[in-house]
Amino acid sequence: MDLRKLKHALALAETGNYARAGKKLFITQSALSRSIQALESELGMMLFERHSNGVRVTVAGQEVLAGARDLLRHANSLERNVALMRNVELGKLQFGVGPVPAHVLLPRVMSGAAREKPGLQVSVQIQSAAKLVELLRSRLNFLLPMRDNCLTTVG
Amino acid sequence: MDLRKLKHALALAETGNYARAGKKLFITQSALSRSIQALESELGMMLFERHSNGVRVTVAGQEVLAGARDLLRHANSLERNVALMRNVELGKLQFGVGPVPAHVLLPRVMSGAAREKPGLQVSVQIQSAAKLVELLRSRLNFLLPMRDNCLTTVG
DNA sequence: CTGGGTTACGCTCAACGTAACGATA
DNA sequence: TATCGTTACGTTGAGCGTAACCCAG
Repeated sequence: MDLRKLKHALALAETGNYARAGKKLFITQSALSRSIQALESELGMMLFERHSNGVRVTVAGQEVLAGARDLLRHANSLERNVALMRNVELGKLQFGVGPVPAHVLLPRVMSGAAREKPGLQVSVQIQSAAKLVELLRSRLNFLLPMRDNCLTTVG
Repeated sequence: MDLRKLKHALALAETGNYARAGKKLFITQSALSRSIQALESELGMMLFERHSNGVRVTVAGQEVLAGARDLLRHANSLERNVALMRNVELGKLQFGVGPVPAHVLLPRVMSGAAREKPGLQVSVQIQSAAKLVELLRSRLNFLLPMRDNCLTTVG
């Protein structure tokens, strides 16, 4: 059961017509026909009644397609979250910094971040160098530059 | 973004090792490696840190994989519902019947259904033949046999 | 003849297995 | 050397387009 075939079925249900649904999906009516057949075969049930003037969703199909709509919404939401995380507009940014640079840099950095990236959760670990290298392995995105080791791993 | 690749990533996250994850997925470690690379490329972010003794999920990867887990749960739920509907153990069964056979047959039919298929929602339309044929087009699974037309469409 | 769904045929590319490779302990 | 992950190479099958086909109005 893959998402593409479910999208195909939803488009067909919306239009009630293979040719129009195919247009929306940027595939031919023929390819869509086989895709729907494959889905129905895989699920072991007919989702559409074929008539001379188009198709109609079956009773069972209505239930399945309702679930498919939910699932695709869920998938789209995940994709959007990934896109947002990629742009560091959303998500959790966790980094570490030593005591001295923290005192100098943090006020500017944090206020700037809060202004420009309101969707970003920022959390800072102020620790010794040894502790920070340890933390970097497990839950930090990067370290601000410190005296002896200058790590800049972007997460 | 297809469900197969997400399953692959989750298996890898669980085992922390390509070979073991591949075993669980019934593919080779090589195929899994390329699948993960393709997913990371598609999402535009690294999900795993590669080390000499295996892999670890990145900070971003933890967020993505949490969403993937939800999504796959949702997909499995949909598949289970389809399987149940196929066996008429769950779902809504809607059928119509004329007044006379209703009086004779319904008591036996309904009590039998309630006993053997407790997960099944049954609803009956008792109507004239003309009304029932009309309803059959829109929301009934089948009609019980009537005087002149004997329709037995299983939904 | 037109507008709808299906079937036949051939192509392409994503996914795979095998095997060679590179790196690290 | 043993155990990781990656890369090279060839094969297979799902998915597609084109075109022929079938049926109803």
